[in-house]
Amino acid sequence: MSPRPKISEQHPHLEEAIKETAWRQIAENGASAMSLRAIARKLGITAPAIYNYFPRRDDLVTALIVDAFTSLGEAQRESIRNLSVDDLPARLFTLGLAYRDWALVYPQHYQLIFGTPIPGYEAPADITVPAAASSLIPLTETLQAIYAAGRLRVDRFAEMTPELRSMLEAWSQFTGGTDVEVLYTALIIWSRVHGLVVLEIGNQMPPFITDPGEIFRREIKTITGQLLGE
Amino acid sequence: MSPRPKISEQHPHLEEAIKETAWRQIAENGASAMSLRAIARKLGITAPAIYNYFPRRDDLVTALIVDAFTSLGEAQRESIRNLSVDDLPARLFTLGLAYRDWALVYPQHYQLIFGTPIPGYEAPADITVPAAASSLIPLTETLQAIYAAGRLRVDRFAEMTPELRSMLEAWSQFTGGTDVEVLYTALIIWSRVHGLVVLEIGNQMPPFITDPGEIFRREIKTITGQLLGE
DNA sequence: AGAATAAATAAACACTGTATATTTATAAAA
DNA sequence: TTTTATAAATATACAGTGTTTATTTATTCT
Repeated sequence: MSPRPKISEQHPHLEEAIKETAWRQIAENGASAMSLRAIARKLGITAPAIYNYFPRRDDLVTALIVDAFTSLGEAQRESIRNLSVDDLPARLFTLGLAYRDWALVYPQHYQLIFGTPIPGYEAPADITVPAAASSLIPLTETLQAIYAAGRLRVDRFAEMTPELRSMLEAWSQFTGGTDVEVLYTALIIWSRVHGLVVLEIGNQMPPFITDPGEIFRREIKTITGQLLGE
Repeated sequence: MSPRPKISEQHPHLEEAIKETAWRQIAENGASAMSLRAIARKLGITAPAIYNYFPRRDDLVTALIVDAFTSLGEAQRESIRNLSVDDLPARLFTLGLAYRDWALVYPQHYQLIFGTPIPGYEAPADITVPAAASSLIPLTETLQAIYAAGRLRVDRFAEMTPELRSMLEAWSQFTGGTDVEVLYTALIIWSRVHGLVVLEIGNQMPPFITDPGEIFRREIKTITGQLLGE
């Protein structure tokens, strides 16, 4: 094969094709089995060719992570698209359900985002954190609406220390208007939901929990009940 | 070097030495950097020699995981050793603090247990699940004492579906007497605490959260408040 | 037309886990 | 005490990994 094939013989959108093949590999054999050489084999090119598009393997992984966050964010937005904007409890509950559903449909994506399945890979926070934040925008917006309606029972939380408040205020200023109570609540809801999902995806639930969905649904009902009153 | 060294030239407790060296490597370079060949180099032996003690790399990893769970369980028990057996809220709160403290002291252990840092490794549930369960015994026992004292506010949870109840009852029967409410509460507390710890260890907290301990302490205060009444 | 660029290949390096065959110190049996 | 069996190590090899370097050549720019 000649060192540089004619355009007609090239892959049309090689960068996209590389990512697609990577996802296919990850879906089939797990995130840790992703390998540049295997991707290259599948595409009929050599491994170093990938370096033209992703200077290091980690750059490919980061691109995949950003794509995954985008997918998660779209799933979140889509889940509440047909719900009344006024039925805030339903929107909150649905977002919770949709979060787990997405994780169950794409467990490898979830592991790639939140686990550390790629040896030696360390996510560049300046890229992944904004991606993560934007995937949680539907949750934040819903909570902001609940808060604006005076229906967020922040009194159900323990008291806030001044240190915590000042951290949240800096964050609030950065987001441009989202209230500190909303930011804290979003973070807590996310971490609670994340905790259950991580245990389920990671097969770490007690073996008697044959349907982890039961645990999950009760927990998000408890959360909405706690935060919205009864 | 002769194929089999004299006893005097052998490592005295090679199996232990292998695990120790593995931990050192994991602590220094992360769990994914653990390698049989590197361990062997450090110990002055060849890689296949390790196979006499751990038939596969995964068996070594599993042994490390069991050790880590043991360490976590000991830290949990130790944290409440000097606390009054009657001050149940303090015991519950302290267990939560100690859980995070352990994870921060041994982040690599935590990743090894709950992440998927070793390429291709899949934990054998029949070994790791009991180990995990035993590390949570102090939490379960404390909750059982709270429940026995009639102070566990299970009414703060959403209603339990019959399906959930029957799953928990099977589990309860297996543990031999731990109440279904206690098992559920232990699982939920664990998952909530786990969710926050995983985000902190994994560097996935929003960048404005400069002290995740503030979030953590408020959350476990909220949890104890929710479950013990005010 | 000629030079510069960019996209690929080929070959090599230093790793990895693991399988196989071989060696030999030690332990057990005759 | 001699022989045999076992067990613990080595040596070697295989297929795989990410990455670097030098090289080639189709395409594009001047």
